[in-house]
Amino acid sequence: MDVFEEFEWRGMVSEKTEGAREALAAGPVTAYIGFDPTAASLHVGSLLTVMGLARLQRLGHTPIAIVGGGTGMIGDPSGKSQERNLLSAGQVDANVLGIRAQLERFLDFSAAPNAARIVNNADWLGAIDVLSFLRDVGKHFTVNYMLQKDSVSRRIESEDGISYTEFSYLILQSYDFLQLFDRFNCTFQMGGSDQWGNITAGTELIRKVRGKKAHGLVWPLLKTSSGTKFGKTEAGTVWLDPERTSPFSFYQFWLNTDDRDVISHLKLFTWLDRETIAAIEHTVIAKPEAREAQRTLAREVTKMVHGADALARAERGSAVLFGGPLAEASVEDVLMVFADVPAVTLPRAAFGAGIAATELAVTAGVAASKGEAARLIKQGGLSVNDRKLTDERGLITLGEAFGGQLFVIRKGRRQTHVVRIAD
RNA sequence: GGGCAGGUGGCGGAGCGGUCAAUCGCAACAGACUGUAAAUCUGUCGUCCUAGUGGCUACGAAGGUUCGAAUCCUUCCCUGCCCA
Repeated sequence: MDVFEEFEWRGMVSEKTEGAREALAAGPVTAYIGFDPTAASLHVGSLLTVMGLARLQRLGHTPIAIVGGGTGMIGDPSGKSQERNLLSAGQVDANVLGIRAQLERFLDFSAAPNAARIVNNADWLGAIDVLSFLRDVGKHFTVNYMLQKDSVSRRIESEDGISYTEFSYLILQSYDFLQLFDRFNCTFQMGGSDQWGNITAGTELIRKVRGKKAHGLVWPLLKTSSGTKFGKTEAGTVWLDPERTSPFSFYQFWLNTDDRDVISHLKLFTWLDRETIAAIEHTVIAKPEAREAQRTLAREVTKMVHGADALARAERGSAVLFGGPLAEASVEDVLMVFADVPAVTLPRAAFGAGIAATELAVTAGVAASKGEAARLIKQGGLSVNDRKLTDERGLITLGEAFGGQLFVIRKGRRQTHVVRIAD
């Protein structure tokens, strides 16, 4: 199966340049995608992008990941409604390192003919001087052309406007493409659909200054069926870094996928083939409550990102915390998963003659403030060791600790935190 | 540089001297219903406590007027539009 066909059935083609399919079919190409170093970790949204490169490599092409140390200093206006705060050079450098480390888990950097490569565009953007840039690159873009780009025009129409800095982003990214073309014969660029304008500007530049044809392909931006942003939970962004988002929470995120999205997510985020996914699709229709598809999705992605061991622990934690009434689990079970689930340890002294339920909820991390905790209790949304709390001013005593050493605090149905008492 | 219009809670957007912790919509959270799903309905949605006609913080920033300011005045910062 060629790359294009693969991308197409997975739902990763929203727009493409004329002849992109043929160019990919004609033989191995070198393709690139850029990563924005706005944080030191990638998140589940960028996972799609990572998968794009990884799939490409598996099918014989050569992937290049650009970590935008140079462009990250500027800020891409695409898909952004507001001007962004600039990151300091130090922050960008640190973020580039973090992202680089993560990418190394998904791409093969030693595969014989088509080893992946990571480059930092600060290497050339940091070296070029303003006059050369304006003469050699800027000259090829009319402002008229730039104004027509969606990312630019939307911002110009908005109340916030756009700074010259972000306006220039388009040219910088085009220059990246040209550099990669010159250095590595890179003729293909991919990305989310918000990158379309930046990508076509790059192919234009290559055509103008090198007289060569380069191509691009973009996939649709991910939105959930319920219309919310993909990749967010109550706790915020779902990161790939286990320090920021635990494998348990990561697993839970995927497990909670909407029925309507789960098949498309299986196609986008896993390596499962057509037949397997088709079979899973039947289970969604026949037995949606079994959530076979969600389970498979969570399992596959967690394993890919965090490894088999972390997956096993996440599943074990899920089984203990969501498997049924607490009474059916043992203290040993909970202690065993303690390190893997959202949990805190409190000294025995902190309880005294009893600790306020609201305070315990805040300490455990289930509520952001005591006010919120009180609200939750009032609404019947908080329970300790399966006992639903009813008094927002009530106390929790050591006497009711599970097995004398644990409190399992639930908020709603999807969130469970563990508090362990330490001597 | 000049003129005009703006800057309000995660976002959008009311309010234009007291009754404003701030209408409303979206997002979010909880309850009911369920399948750790969706939809729907209901409730909540700055924060602290000794829980009250309570305290503190908050309507771009800093000052001022006033018994009292998101609302008025001054200066500053930022944005858009028009003129130069």
